[in-house]
Amino acid sequence: MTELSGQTQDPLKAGGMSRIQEKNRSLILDAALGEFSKKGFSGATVERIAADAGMSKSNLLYYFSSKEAIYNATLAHILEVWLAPLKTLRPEGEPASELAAYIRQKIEMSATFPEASRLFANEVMQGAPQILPILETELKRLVAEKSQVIEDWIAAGKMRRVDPVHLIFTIWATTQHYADFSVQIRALTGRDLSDPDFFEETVSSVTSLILNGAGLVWPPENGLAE
Amino acid sequence: MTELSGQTQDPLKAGGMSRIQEKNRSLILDAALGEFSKKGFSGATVERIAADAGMSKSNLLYYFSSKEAIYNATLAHILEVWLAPLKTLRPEGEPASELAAYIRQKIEMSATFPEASRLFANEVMQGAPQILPILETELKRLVAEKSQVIEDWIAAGKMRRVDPVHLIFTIWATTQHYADFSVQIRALTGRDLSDPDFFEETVSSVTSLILNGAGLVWPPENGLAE
DNA sequence: TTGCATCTTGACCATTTGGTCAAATCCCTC
DNA sequence: GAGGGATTTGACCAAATGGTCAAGATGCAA
Repeated sequence: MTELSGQTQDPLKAGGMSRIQEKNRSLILDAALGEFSKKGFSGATVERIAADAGMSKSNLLYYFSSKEAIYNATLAHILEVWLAPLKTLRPEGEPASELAAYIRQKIEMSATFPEASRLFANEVMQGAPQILPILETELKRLVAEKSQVIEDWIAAGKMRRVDPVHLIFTIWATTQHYADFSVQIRALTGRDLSDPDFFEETVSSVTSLILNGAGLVWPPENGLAE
Repeated sequence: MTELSGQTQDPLKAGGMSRIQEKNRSLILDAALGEFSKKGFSGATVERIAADAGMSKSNLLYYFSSKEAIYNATLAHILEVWLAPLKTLRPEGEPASELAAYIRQKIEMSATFPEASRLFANEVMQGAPQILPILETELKRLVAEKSQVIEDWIAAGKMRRVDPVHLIFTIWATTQHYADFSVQIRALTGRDLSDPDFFEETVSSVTSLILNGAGLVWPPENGLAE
């Protein structure tokens, strides 16, 4: 296992790709996400990924030079999407609506891409062998930036004094929990985020807990104030 | 992989065990926890567990009949400890202090047994192949019982109306997050729960967010009331 | 000390699995 | 439609790994 941050693992990813290449790489990445998220890196087999993608193992290895390369590509493929919601926190917005929107987005991600969440969780739990450099640079920068936004809201008296980093961790933890532990949640409640009612119930419960926890008014009063 | 709920995987676990058996089984379980939590079921190797436990692979397989048996024993060994804190929620207590104590206990567990947390998370994320029956019976019963406790507090006007199950999920998610994602947390903050200051900071942040989120007064006012 | 059960191990085996390679086959350009 | 590169695959290989087994070492009771 080596790094993934820098250039592309396998060449010709970005630039010129024949239709067939494009299609096959995409099929492989989809299959790989399923496999890796279900079995973890070690538990996944190249053979099964290839079968899921509808091709021979040899052919898969024509597109990606090794199992690790597939894994890294899958991770990279997800990562941006997975971290995107945090970027949408707007300093000009009101904390309540901004945080509520962020939480909803995160839960939507958990509902729509639970495999991505599990893959990410798996990677981090194993010590983040591939993405540690990214966590330490890009993500750290992003968290610092958004912490400052929250800090400013606090300084402006718009919300209770809470540690911004722990607030972010709490949001990550709760929202991702519904994807990562969906089996447990289904065992306990009989439902999960794929059920629209349960989805809304979850958004509502988590949002109200965290926003009220941060000293914000939620749900917003009838609205016509100010 | 078969079930684990019922009897002991390997015989002679409970009753008569020679000193040497007792010692070796314990060494094995310790080593297994380390390995399984670090690499997952598939990634762990019997050879390495044996080495960590200071014995030959053959000898390990004299004590546990298979890799799966070690895994199940490890899981069983942890499970009770891991779920114990929830049992301590006392209906007679005040919601604020009861929940605060529960949260602290859970974070203490995350600090003291992070491997257990990760092993559990791993198992559940892979679909809980071994412990699903336990989740569906024992844990479900326990959660229902404690949800009722919270429900009663709400009915008694002692706390805001929140969905008890989601409240429990939120507590699990946040507290376990600090163990399962400790690498990410270290990457972002430079610290983790093994740092006493960070530990207290975490307890304080999480408790205050969740308790205030539940409409409770936290930290408690000077105290001498009522 | 002796005899027996417990304990321990190295040698060995079958299977799984990541990866290579040379031989096809497909697809596109000229 | 011929030539050549891109694509695809089965055969094959070496390493890793879970598990077996027979033989030897060790501990313990009488």
